Formats: sequence, structure tokens, C-alpha cells
Amino acid sequence: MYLQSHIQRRIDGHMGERYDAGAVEPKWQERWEKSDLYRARDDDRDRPTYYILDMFPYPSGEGLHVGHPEGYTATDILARFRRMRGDNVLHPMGFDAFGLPAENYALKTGIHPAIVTKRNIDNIRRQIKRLGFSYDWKREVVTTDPDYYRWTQWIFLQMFDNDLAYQASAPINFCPRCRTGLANEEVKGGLCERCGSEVERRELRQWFLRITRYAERLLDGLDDLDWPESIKTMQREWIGRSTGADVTFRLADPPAGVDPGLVVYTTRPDTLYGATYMVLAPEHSLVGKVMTQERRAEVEAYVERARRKSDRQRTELQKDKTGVFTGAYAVNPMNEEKIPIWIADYVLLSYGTGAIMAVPAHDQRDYVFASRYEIPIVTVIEPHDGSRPPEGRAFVHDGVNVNSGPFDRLSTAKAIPAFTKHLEDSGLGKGVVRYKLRDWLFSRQRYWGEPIPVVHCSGTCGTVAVPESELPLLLPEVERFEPTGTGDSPLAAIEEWVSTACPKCGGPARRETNTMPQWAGSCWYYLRYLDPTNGEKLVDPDLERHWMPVDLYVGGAEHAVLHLMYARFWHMFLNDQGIVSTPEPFGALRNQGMILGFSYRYYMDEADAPTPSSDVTVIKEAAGRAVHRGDGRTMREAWVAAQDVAWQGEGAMRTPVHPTIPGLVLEEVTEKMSKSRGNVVNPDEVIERYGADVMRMYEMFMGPLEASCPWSTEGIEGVHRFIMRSWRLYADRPSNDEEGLTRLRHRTVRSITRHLEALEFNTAISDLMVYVNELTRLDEVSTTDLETLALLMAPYAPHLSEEAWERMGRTQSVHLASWPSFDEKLAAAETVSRGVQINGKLRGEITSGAGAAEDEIWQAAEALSNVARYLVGREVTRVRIVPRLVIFKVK
RNA sequence: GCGAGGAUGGCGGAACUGGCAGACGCGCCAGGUUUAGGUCCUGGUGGGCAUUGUCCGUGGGGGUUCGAAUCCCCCUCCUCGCACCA
Repeated sequence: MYLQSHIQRRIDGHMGERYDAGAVEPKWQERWEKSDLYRARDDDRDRPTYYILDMFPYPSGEGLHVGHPEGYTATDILARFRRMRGDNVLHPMGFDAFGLPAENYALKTGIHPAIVTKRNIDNIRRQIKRLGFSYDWKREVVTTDPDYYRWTQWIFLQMFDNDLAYQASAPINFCPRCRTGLANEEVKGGLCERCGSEVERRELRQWFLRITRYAERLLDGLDDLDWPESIKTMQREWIGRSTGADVTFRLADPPAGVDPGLVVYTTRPDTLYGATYMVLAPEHSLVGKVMTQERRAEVEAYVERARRKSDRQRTELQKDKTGVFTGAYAVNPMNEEKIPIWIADYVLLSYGTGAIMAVPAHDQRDYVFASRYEIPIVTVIEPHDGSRPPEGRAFVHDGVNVNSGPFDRLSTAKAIPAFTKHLEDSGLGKGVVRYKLRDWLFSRQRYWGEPIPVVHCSGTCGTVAVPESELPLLLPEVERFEPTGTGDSPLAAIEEWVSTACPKCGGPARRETNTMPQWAGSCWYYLRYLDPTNGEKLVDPDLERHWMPVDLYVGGAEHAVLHLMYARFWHMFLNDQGIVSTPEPFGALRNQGMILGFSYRYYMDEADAPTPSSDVTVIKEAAGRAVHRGDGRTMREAWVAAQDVAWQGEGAMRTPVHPTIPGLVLEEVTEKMSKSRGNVVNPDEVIERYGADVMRMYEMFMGPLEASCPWSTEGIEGVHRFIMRSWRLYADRPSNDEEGLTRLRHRTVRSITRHLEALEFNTAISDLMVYVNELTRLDEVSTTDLETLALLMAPYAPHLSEEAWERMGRTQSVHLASWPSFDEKLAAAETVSRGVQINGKLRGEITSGAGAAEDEIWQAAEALSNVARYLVGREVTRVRIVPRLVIFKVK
């Protein structure tokens, strides 16, 4: 028998040859790379293309954990499957390498971020390659390469030229820890999305991109995308489209020189008669102009207080609504009543017009406020059914207008357009559409990002684009990366870089020192894969048309609104510029779930006395505070890493206990892998122990792709056993040229093909297991079965399949072979067994030939003694024969 | 508070458009191989009663149906997202 020299023959309890992943996997990886097996063919215009894309990783210093390769494994399996089915597959990988961690690391160690980044990329690329993925590495892109970010800057300039990039001094979200501004999308509950610090407001000159111009298209485009509904919903809500009306209220006594019109936005113009006061945001420009002298002190004090509050503080106290009266009045345009103008921080300057008409009877916030400050509450909508509106709160639903002059008795659906029309006819307002989406804060005050390619002319030219011929505008080489004390980027301190000549007038000018946010490079990387070395263009139009759009995009759900919306925005812009041919970049999107780890918890009190979790309750109402069940004293969590846990007892009684505190039983918790919990599983260690094929297969076997499942060190053993058992079919079992397990083979091919098409990897693996288990029972295995198995396994376990394929005497790679086909007729059973159900309960089973007539089946069923027993003396209705059941109904 | 998703053995999870609940794997039990352990192989494994069988069982309660994990109504809990957006 032919033997690979590097496969060790081992006596291992079981006679035969053990599969040595440590030798086989690198061997094939090397051969595949040498033979360019996975090149995507630009010049092949006959086969259908399939562009399957992973969200490229940020190369962190810690390297990958087992969560990252889950999505990569799924896409690799599909890429290999599609290749075997004859598609021309594009499956690239790259690195999203600008970002704060490398810069912060540079600050700590003095090592240049470019060096750290390169080192991290090399490590992660090595980790990825060990898993045997079929990426076309010749297309790798790295966002920090000048040849790459040249085009990121180029796109920015196109936006600048098209009035989509502008500067403004605006109060922005500023993270004191990251020392940089943040986009609205990067703030979660008032905290920095990256580091969790509380976000401050700061007034700084910033760059913005007019993503709001694309709001409608970003919203509409979602409808036709094959994306998870949850992601589409999140984007829809983030865009936050609403329809309503801008209404102009007249100031009752406008001070000299002040525009008497006060414009508010409302989605309920039908409640206009119920507007009993108005509210300005504390920062509203009109506040200082309309407040009366006697209210001045109080108003200014309130404005100052509101200004100091962070967004988080402002939203935390959402139940308490505070405000002060300005002393000024406006006139309700519908009924000419004088209504007071207040300021309150529940009105946000950044939405609508920064001012509202308050209708306490029909808006809960206004209701709470009006109740507190004893402002009149006037009902103008009543329920349709004439029932009384609820006591003590606002009636916010649709209904019928009352107290609304000529609009009385109109239902809400009719009243809204009627009011809007009236406003437009009388010049008091107009119908408008608004969005929650704000322009994208695009500048960061950091070093490690793409320089924004503009200069500020010291003369009269203003802000001038760097000429395209000067791109890429390189980051200067520097020793120090500290942000300046003023909140400026570290670039601002590099005088010889900042000081330059104006491209327009040639006079002195200063370079823009802000850099782009990390999202910039990832907005278009999928385009550069198509043409990664093009020095003339971002992407060749012909190649773009050939490959785009991305057929399937897989990545984590955490990018739901950030990356995925920014990339869509850039893509739409590039589409408008004629650079890309499709309106949307990613046709189908799937999210992989998280891989969780086990960690072990107990509690400590103030005196560090350890307590098992069973003695502790967590009070949800008190922000998750943990207290002792007995005496209610406050407890804090303590953790033991999985590898330190001692185990007590056997089998079902097996209990985790503390390694050093005797008798302290620990609570097993599954949660996100993190260094601090000590529950991180490193892929390098898994591969060393089991090999890449086992790791790939286990990642897919754990559960559905989208589900979050805990990594189980026992569970992977089962997959390891399966791989070893599969190998033994090739290594130490005689084969023959007979039919083999024809029916099971066809069924398995059918089932796995369908599962793969539906991205159901876990159940496809279970089909493989059934097939292998059946083959294992045989003394001799047919070559046809062995070949089919190798082909079916090829996407999942590419190394083992290749090794088996070669061992069967094949000289061409299994990955170039065709996906096996199946025959429905051969997959069908000769005999069919059916359960016999009476009134929904199973009472027996019959087996009949595949072609048996219905009558025959009924008779066989009725003849069963256990069935006859239930049918005798009853009125019997035969109901149906379905594939797996014969169904009777009796009375 | 609003929105989305979810709850199935000791565990991870299967179950096509309503049709034999628990595929596959882990764990566990028994047997075999082995000097022993591990590996490997075979069988068993939701719970109760019992001799073929039978009753109960998919978070809880109700409903539709010959038949419900699956459809409808109510409720509980969990996860995620948003959160004063006028």
C-alpha cells in the first residue's frame, strides 16, 4: 500500500494508521499556495461569478480567538462548494489596520504604529492561513498601505468636490479616554462604543460627510436586500424617517430685530389646537433673545446647568422633566391664544428645529412636564369609540378631533393631511420629512489614520483640495504620537509637515491635521479586492462589472449600523459618480453568532469572605446589584478561569469548585470570551491539538451559523473522533468496486447539497456523520462511496479530503473536482415504513413497498391488531396518507 | 418604555410548507477489544407505570385541528438593539 512518508504508522491500540494533521495540513497548504489553486480568474468570462466576502479583521495584538474563524470557516466552505459546482469564486481577505489600539500601544512603547501593525498582521495572517482557507491571497489589501489609502483619500476628495464633505464647528461627542471625537453611531447610551468612557460635549472644528443626503436612498435600498431583518430594522430605526409639518408660531411680543417667526416640527399637526406651550432647547439661539429681563437669571442658570450635563446625564433622568419659563409668549396660529415659551432639556437642539409646540394632552413627555409646572392640558383628540381617554396620562393614539374648530370630528388619518394642507394654504407651515440620521462626523484627532487631503490657505483660497497627483498624502514619520493638549491631532505638532504651499495660489498654507476615522478604509475595501494593484484607478470598470455586487457578505452583527451603513453610503456615492455599477454593495448578508466561553463565578462581601452564588440574589431593579440572600449585604463578583477550576464528583454530580478555597462551589456562566474572565480559547492551541480540519468542523457543528454557542472542550473531542473515524475508511479498510450504499449515498448528497445551499452547516455535518457511521460498519467499502465522501467532506475538511483523494490515486486536487450529483430515484426507498396514527396518537407501524396502492396501505394499517383494537365499534374516517403516516380519525 | 429574536433531554442542538419530538454530537450506563488506563468497536440512554404496551412530555395558561415544538390569544423569563427624535 502506498504510504506518505510523513504519515507515521503508529500502533495505537487500534491497528492502523493514525491521521497526522500536523504533517498533512501544512503539506497541502504549501502545495495549494504553490499551485495557485484558489486564484479568482478575472479573464474567465464563461462561468458564473460568486463573490463571497468576510468582514476583514482589525489586526489586534492579541491575535484571533476562536470566534473570528467561525464566519471565515462558513464562507470558506461555501467558496469551496461553489467552486466545485463550477462557479468562478472570488474569496479575498485583507486587514483593516488603521485604528486606536496600535496607536495607543505606540504611545506606551514608543514603537511606531506601522511596525506594530505589520507585526500584528503577520501574526493574524499566519493564524488564518493555518486554517486552510481558500483565500486568493494575491488580492490581499491592507488599509494602511499608502497604495490603498491613496484611494481612500481620493474618494474623500470626490466627496469634497461634490459638497458632501464639509467643515463645521459643532458640539460633538468627544471621548476623553480615546481623546478624539466620535460619530453619533459610535456612542452607545452616552458611552464610547469602543472604550466605554462617558462621552463629553466639545466644540471643535470638524469634518462631516453629508450622509443625510442619502437618507432616503439608504432607507429605500434596504427593502430589496437579502439581509437579516434585524439588521435592516436597526438601520431603518437609525435613519429614523418621520413625516410631519414645520409650523411657524408667531412671537407675541418680538423684541426689535428678532424674527417673529418660531418654527417647530411636529408629526402631529392635527393636535395643533392642543398646543398650550412651547419649548426651546436650552442651546437654541432664540433663548437669549426672547427671555425677559426678570427671567434672565433663572434662564441663564438653567442653560448653564444643561450645558454641563453630558448626554448620558441628560437621558438618564428621563423621568424628571425640568425647565424654566423664558417670560416670552407665542401665539397659537390656529386659535390665536397666547402660550408661554419655556426652555427644557428634554428638547434636543439637534433634532427638528430645536423647538417644539407642546401638546400635553397627546404627548406623554409634554404631559409630564405640563403636570409638573401646572400648564393647561387641553384635549383635542378623543378615542374613536367614544370611550373616555385614560386618566393621568396623555392619549397618544389615533382618534377623532375635538376642540379643533373646523377640524372637529375628523379622524386622525384625515386630520393630519387636512391640517397640513391648511398650514400650506395659509402660509403657516408645510409638510416635511425628517430623519434622525445626522451627518457623519468624519474627523479624528489622532495620528494613525488616513490624513485628510486638504490644506487651509493662509491667503484667500480657503480650504483647498490636495491635487490628485499628490496622492497619497503620506502620514509623516514621527517619533511621538501624543495628542496635543488642545485636542488637536498629533499631526498639528509637526510643523514641517503642516506648513505647506497652497495648491491654488502657491502662498503659505497649513495642512489639515485631522485624520479619518477607522471606518473610512472599510467603506470600500471590497472594491479594491477586484483590482488590488491598479495604479491608475480605484478599480477597473470592467472588473467591477464582472464581479460586483458581493454575493454573500458574512460578519458580526455589531456592525449593523456603523460599517454597513457607511459602506452603503460610499457605494451609493461611487455609483452616482459612475465608478461602480450597482446601487448596493452587498446583496446578501449573514451574521455569525458569538462563540462563548465558560467562566466560573462566586461572590465576595466587603470583608472578602467568599460566598457561593447560590447564596446570592441579583436585584434587577437596583441596576443588577448582588446581595446576600440571608442578610442583604452587598456582594461583588469574583471569577475563576476555566483552566483553574477544580472538579468534584463524577458524571451528573460533577461540580466545579474553587481550586484553593475548600468546598466553595462555583457557578458556571457562559459569556462572551474576554481576557479578564480567562475564558478565551486560542485557535493556535486548538490546531496544534486537533488540526485545522477538526477546528473548522467543530466551529460549524456547534450550532447554526447565526447562533451564539459556548465552546466545549468535550464537544470538539466528538468531532475529532469523527475525523479520525473518517480517515480510517481510507487508511485501513479494504475497498471494492461494488455498488456500495447507493441509497444512503444519494440521500446524503441530496441532503448535504440542500443544507449547504441554505447555509445549514451543522446539520450537513450530521449527515456526514451518519454516512461515515454506516460506512464504518462495513468490512469493505466501495470506491464510489469513498470518492463521494471525500468530495462531500472537501469543503469542511479540505486537508483530510485532499489526502484521501490523493491516496485513492487521484492526481488532480479534490478541490478542482465536481460536486457530486444525486438521483432522486436512487435516493428513494424500496420500502416505506409509516406510522399509523389514530386521533393524533401513534398506534402502530406498517411497512409497504414504495409503489403500494393507497388501499393496500389502508388495509395493512387496519389489519394491525393494535390498530384494530381502537377502530372496533367506532365510526371511522380515514383521513390521509402522508409520507410518514397513515392517519385515521375515529369518533 | 419601544423594537427584534429566543425558551426543546444532564449539555450543544435536530425536526421540510402542521404529520412518528429529541437527528447528530457531548455526557452517562452496559458489554467487547486491551496486561491496565486511554484509544477503538457494539448496544442502551426524555420521564412515569407496565409483560406486548400505555400515560405524560418542546417556558406557563387557553384556543384552532383528526393531529401543534410548529398556527392564534394571554402571560413569564432570557438575549440583543434603540431609548426624551417632538
